[in-house]
Amino acid sequence: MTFKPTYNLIDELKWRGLFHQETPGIENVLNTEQVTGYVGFDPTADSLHVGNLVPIMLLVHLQRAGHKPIALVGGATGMVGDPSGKKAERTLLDLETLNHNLACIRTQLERFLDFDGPAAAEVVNNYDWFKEFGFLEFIRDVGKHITINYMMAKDSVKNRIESGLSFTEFSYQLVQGYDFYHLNTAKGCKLQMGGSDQWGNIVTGTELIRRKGGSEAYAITAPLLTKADGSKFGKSESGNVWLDAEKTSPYKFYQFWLNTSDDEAEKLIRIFTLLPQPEVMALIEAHRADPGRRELQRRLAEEATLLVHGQEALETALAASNILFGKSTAEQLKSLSESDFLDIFDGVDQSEMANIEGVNIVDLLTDSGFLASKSEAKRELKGNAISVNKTKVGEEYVASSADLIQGKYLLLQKGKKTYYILNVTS
RNA sequence: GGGGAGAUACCAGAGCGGUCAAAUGGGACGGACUGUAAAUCCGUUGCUUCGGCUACGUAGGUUCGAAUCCUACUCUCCCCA
Repeated sequence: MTFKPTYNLIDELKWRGLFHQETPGIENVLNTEQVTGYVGFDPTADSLHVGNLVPIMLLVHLQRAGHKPIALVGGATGMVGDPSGKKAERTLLDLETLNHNLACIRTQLERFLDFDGPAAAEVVNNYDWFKEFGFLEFIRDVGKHITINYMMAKDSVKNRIESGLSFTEFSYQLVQGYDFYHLNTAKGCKLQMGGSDQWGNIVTGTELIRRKGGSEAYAITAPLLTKADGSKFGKSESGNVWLDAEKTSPYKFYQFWLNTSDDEAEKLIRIFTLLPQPEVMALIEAHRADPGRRELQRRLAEEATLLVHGQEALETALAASNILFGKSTAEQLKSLSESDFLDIFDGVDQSEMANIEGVNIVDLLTDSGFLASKSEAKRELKGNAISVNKTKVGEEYVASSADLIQGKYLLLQKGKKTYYILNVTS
């Protein structure tokens, strides 16, 4: 039977800026047969974050090109710890945390792939084939094929020789390499993809497959993303940007993308959306002509939020952004229904207070837990930073129940971007 | 093992007996401008019942008064062996 991919995966990855390195021959294989390829995900937290979206996109493109994607969650590798890019030995996760993380990540991954049809995706856990694998068996069957010299030559190991590296992390590449071998023999998987920091680990896998006599095996890596200033991609002021709506609300997620710089947005829209090339190019051109409209950032934020959180969440995020940053007034705020209000401010920090009638603004800010001390409250008030229900207030402001939205809420704000909701219970 | 240098606010780094809640730079936060940007400019950056209070590695001591002097301890760095 003949196979024809929907499109040339390598070309697609290249123009999107998702291509860093490949092993020779993969392009030809991708164009002539349906390839099963995998990407591994570490269960280091109970949610993936935007940085993990890069390898996810690799799988998505693989599938869209007509190939079979496998997402591997690292139940076994997560117990060992990948030394790549790490300066120091990691602490091991306990089993309970690990299992919890695995389950969460698995659910998240399932959202991005199609599990039906001729290119149906699969999610696997490497713990399944490692749990019965004994140590002696492993060092005889796997360790014998790879030399220490070979393993020591990897950057991930070399960089740690000075500062120290446990045997556990040293052997990580063998464990990951064996994953590839296992998938290769059990599922005919010929391709492993990942960030460029995974190159060494992936190649250990292809080497192992070659020596143990599996079928041919290939690698493709994507460049590691950094911001223009060299800092790590995927962090906002408030920390990691997670894919879990509980940890990073769709609104904050949308805002993360909207706030990207012009240069960055040009890069990111290729990587994190599935918009076709002509449309992307047209958007970039339009944006350069009139950067002030931030059409590019808007579109990027919309597409990324849609991809990760879906239509409904996107609409709420848009509505919230409009209210928060548009020229909305206290009147408009008060006219919101309670459920709209709560939807829009979903994810905004909040606390409860019993009674606010006659409470001075300084006490309000500190007692609510919004600001840490009265000195800070006074400072910010003096700096003209504090608003109540979108209206700037000074130190003389005293709260009254007439200010409450829907008789229950007070919207506190420091600066333009920091909001806090006071839920008045009495 | 011997000798030397040091430990100050988020970070770097001045201060070396009172005028030090501590220069300066960076960061962070706020304001103006703008595109919810960048750059720029301005302000703020321990707590407080606004009387004060607690802070310069830790514990003591000298002094009217200590970040500053003395003692011990802990830690860091450098040189020699």
